[in-house]
Amino acid sequence: MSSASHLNGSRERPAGLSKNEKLVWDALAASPDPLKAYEILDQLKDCGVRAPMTVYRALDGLESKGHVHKLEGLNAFVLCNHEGPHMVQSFLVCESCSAVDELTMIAVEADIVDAVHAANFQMNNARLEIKGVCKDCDAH
Amino acid sequence: MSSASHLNGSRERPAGLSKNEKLVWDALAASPDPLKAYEILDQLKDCGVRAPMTVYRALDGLESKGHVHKLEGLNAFVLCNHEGPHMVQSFLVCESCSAVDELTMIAVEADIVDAVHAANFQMNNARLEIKGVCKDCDAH
DNA sequence: GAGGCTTGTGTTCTGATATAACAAAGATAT
DNA sequence: ATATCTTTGTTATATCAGAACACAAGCCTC
Repeated sequence: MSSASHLNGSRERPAGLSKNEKLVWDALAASPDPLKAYEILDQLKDCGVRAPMTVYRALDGLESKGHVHKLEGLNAFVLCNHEGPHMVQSFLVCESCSAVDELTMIAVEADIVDAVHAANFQMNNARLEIKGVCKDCDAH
Repeated sequence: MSSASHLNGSRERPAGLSKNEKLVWDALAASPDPLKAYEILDQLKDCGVRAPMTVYRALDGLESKGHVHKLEGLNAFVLCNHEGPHMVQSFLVCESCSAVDELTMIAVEADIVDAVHAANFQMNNARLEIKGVCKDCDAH
């Protein structure tokens, strides 16, 4: 019914990415935590990326292809962690160590979709950002 | 099981607010839609509010007292619409008319709390931002 | 292959959002 | 009255995001 796994477990880079999208994807894949746009920019200074625009453009492309999610509450970005498209993206954000897990909650998603539908709302997408303390930090 | 109602139905201003918190609360109460910090600032120019800091401080105070929520996906703020404290704040954001409803989904909240707990995560709070088309806009 | 189209890229500049740091005024308690 | 706490005022700066324009490479069509 629910499962959590660390983002970024070394994964295959998807096909069909442009040069800059590959660079940004690799930067995100190499980080255990979500990265901010300007953090990505810093990391890619070596690769010749100089301007924020370059990073934001690549992030836009990756987001539109479903490979990346933005955590609005952190102004940060993470690789997408699941297979097919979901209506609800759910994230566990640890306020202690900053780690972020993407959580899959099939049953809850269905309930949300139902409740939203009952309110006569045509849902396009949803994002659930959960803040708290992860199990590692909770055990001190 | 679920209910939606327009935010901002003319409501009583809570007690215990500072002067600037009252000003910001009134501005939010007067708006059908969420307001950005700088929009609030513009509205309060007449009242002698000149600096962003003033607005952000008041918003912080109101948030910490539970009277206001921030919609991170919009960088905007709305009055809190429900009674007691909830673990999950849910918002219906219309991408067509920008209206925002705060939705109460007791059953779904309980499921979320359970699923998060099952992942050994100590949850402090959660925010569900649902984007789509509201019933008014859906009917063209 | 000349011209037109699209896509990706590079660069500069500007806009939008948010906070740090310090000063001063007002309230409250002892 | 004076020490302390909260709130407010002000300036300056940090952070996040996108507009606008130019250029180059690939790919059509004719």
